[in-house]
Amino acid sequence: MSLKHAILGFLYKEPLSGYDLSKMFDGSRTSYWTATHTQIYRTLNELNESGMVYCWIIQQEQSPNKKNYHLTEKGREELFKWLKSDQGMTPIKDKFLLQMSFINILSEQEIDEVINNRIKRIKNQIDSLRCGDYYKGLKYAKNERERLLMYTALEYGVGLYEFELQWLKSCRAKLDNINRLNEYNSDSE
Amino acid sequence: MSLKHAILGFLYKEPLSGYDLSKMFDGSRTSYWTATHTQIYRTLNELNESGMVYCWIIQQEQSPNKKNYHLTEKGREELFKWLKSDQGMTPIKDKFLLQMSFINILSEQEIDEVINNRIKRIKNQIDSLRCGDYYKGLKYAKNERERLLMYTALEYGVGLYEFELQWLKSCRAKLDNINRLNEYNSDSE
DNA sequence: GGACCCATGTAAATAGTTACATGATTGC
DNA sequence: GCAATCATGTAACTATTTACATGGGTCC
Repeated sequence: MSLKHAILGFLYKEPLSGYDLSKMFDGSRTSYWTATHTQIYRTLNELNESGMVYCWIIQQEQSPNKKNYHLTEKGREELFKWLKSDQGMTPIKDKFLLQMSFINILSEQEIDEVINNRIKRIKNQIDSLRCGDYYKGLKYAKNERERLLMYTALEYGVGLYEFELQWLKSCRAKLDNINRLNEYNSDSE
Repeated sequence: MSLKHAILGFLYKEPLSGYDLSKMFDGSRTSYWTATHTQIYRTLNELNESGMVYCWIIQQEQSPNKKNYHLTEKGREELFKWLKSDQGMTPIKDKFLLQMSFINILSEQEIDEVINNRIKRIKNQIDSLRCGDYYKGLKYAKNERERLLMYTALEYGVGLYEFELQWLKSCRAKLDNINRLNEYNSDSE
């Protein structure tokens, strides 16, 4: 189960609470895994029971008390084992691509609308990744190699969306060509 | 739930059995969604109960009897509604990318091994997509537009893996540079 | 006064995987 | 004889989402 290892990964650098972790996995930070707080609190309990992490409670006055989770030696070993293991290919699962594979049964105008809406969304996504806090974490890198690897991981996200944008644009252009040819043919009849 | 709509999408073109559908979703055909036969048989029952599909049993002598599922008018409407709807952004979930975001804590040699193994895998993936039955379905396209859209959907898969391959190679090259610089510095001390 | 952040959790439903079960046919 | 393909299904488990629940602090 990947969520367990993802949590171990985040806890390696610093102790975190369930609440902290739930922000890591909310999708806005492109951590390449997602989870809700419900799942995180339960998984932390499971990790605790199996001796991978331990926690202590931090008393706070301004906000509710929090549980700070730390890696144990066993957890650290498990993390290293997982990092060296082969993850295989994760199959692509994407609602929009699924939609695109059946889109042919819609009309030209409807297809155009679906594609144009997606282009807008992807552009937004790229913008909000490039600006904002996306590259903020790089400051905390301890050395050149860590900085490079953090940067590379982030660039995968941007690069992927840029690839999809190009793919969408080329798809739209090709459809336009077909539509124009069809119009020309029906005009000359 | 996307699986329901994916099934409706496949049934639009032709009636299929649960067994046929399970082959569509087994990952080898890059349909951008996956499911096991267990899930498909259950979902077909649910679609049947909600009046989206109906089925009749085909008696066969050489092989077991099969249930052929057809779209109802209600199912067809639901499919069209879904095709025009906004699917939002599906968050990226990928075990290897997750691994890469924590890889820094391994040694140079270990990182190199993980990346090289992945490069081999991706190359294999691209080869098996380019050859084989990947583009076989194109023959059954009814017109130019359908052929183009089928081709475009397939090209997304190949393009995505090619992007990952370039990304991995550039990552490896940058790491090599850092390692060589470090060696040079420690030699000259 | 209302919304949002902090911080934890439970209950219930849905989605997805793995293992078990059957039984004939075809190919090596 | 053994594995693979065809074809359907159930049982049990694991993973994930959605809704419910609490309660103080801060900001507008």
